[in-house]
Amino acid sequence: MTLLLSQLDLGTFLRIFIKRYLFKKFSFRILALMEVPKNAELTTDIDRQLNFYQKEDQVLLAVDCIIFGFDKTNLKILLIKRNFEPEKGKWSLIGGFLKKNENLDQAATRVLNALTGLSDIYMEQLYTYSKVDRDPGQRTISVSYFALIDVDSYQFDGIQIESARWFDLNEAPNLIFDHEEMIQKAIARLRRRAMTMPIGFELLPEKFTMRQLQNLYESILGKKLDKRNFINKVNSLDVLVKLNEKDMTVSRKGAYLFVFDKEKYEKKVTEDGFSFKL
Amino acid sequence: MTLLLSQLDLGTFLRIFIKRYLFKKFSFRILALMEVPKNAELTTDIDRQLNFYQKEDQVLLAVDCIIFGFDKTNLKILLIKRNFEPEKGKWSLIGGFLKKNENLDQAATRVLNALTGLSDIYMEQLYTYSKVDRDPGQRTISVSYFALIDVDSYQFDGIQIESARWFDLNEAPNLIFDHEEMIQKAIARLRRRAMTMPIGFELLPEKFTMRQLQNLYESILGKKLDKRNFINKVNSLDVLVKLNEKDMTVSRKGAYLFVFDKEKYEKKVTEDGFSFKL
DNA sequence: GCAAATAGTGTAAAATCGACACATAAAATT
DNA sequence: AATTTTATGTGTCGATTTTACACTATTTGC
Repeated sequence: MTLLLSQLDLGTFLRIFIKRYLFKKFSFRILALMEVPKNAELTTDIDRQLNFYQKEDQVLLAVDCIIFGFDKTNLKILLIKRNFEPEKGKWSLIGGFLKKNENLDQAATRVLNALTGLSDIYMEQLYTYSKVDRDPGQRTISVSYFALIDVDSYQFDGIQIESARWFDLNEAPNLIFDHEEMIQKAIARLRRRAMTMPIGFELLPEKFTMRQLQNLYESILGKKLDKRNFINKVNSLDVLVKLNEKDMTVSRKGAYLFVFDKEKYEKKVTEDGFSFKL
Repeated sequence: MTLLLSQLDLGTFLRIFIKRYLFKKFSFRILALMEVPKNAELTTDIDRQLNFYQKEDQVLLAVDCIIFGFDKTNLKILLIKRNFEPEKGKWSLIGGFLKKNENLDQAATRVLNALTGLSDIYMEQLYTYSKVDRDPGQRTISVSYFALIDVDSYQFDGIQIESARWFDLNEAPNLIFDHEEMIQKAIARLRRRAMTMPIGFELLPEKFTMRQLQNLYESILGKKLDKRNFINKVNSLDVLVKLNEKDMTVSRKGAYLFVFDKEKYEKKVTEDGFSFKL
């Protein structure tokens, strides 16, 4: 136990000690404070150099993840029942707060991993929501991310959270805050991306049938597609490999399985300026 | 001068006193500190009730505006020379900090207005930048916005800032922080938007010639377009009105002026599901 | 009145899109 | 063993959209 004595003003104090507080095993308890006029001279020049923006407001920064999944038939979204205030017990997107020593992508990855156990997931930043009263708890700005996972690749053991559930897009419950708005924007982005980038494969198992791929696109776009036109188009892109293997679970005849050839795709992009368009 | 005595740990202390520090006339000087193990119990319940997310880190939130302009020939970007630390004297985007009582759109509008005097400007949120060390001054997260204005509609009186300047896109100076990355992303967004939304007109004066419109699109896309194909396409959209008035400043023959019929456009969108595509 | 400079105009070939129907393979049933 | 069932797999043609391309018209300055 150490006793420190200081004449620094609060701003300076924070800047100097906050890192120790965050990264070391010890924190500090304040034993004595002196209130002084705020416009009093800063005591040190070091102060100026350490902190330029001292008079600005700070806010909490959250990340919220819109997690899309595909169960070989329908596009789904993963929601949780909040087990903390405010709005405890209501359905919500999976979220968390940005920490000092990470960037937003890392925060989103961490939050998703903490709640699903999954890593190496496709994620993309979407939009930042900042309505003054969006969170009744405290002024919070939230950055939304969307994530794509194959529902079947991860079995819910209920280990991570007992209150998480997949919902069909149109039967999702009412959500807290502005989370429904976030989902709408995420769907729009997903639609655009699916047409111009090979991200659909993130939602499918490694091996998939043409029918599954078409179902996926129909779910994403919310409309039926013509089977032959779809297959012709996909084939013309020339980034799938047809396996000598059939999925016999759905039809008597069986359907050939395909895999997405990511290396071939990337080679085409860099060498031929190829761009994925469906 | 008041003397306070407290047993709060640092986290609690911050939450309770930071508002006074920020909003009132007084600040505090710390006279004595005690270092204690970090996992020590919180002292008050009041604490919990005051703030749901009390253990979370707060950050500064900035907005940075990528302001595009068009001088009837070239696409330009507005930059300022910073007159404050850090990086004083270097070129930078126009930016500022989010305040407690406004949302991000309002902050962006305020910042742009403060520095150019312009209001009613097309703005759109782009992306949020959060690298831990992006701003050496302090942990700052920045939300970028892009704005579109007609260079000629606003004469720089040098009133607002003497150090602001329009730069051609490819002759912009080195910028601070991650501002160049922001600009690259903004250009990409502008290209996409220009092809699918009638935002190009924000960059032109109310009356413009076909050639100016084509020059604008060529600047945005960074490539030459075929004159006849361009005009045919624009005409097929049927949202411009040809005036009985010519711009005689460029050619001997003179070129007819056009205006964008916003009402017609919006009517087509809502009534016929029309979508602008160039 | 002639030179200069930019405006303005149409067509044909190529590529892409969208609609559309039937034979096939294998399992399940009889 | 024959039949029924069910989803798979495959190609063409017309419509639409995109691209390439060249000459005349108008007015001012000389």
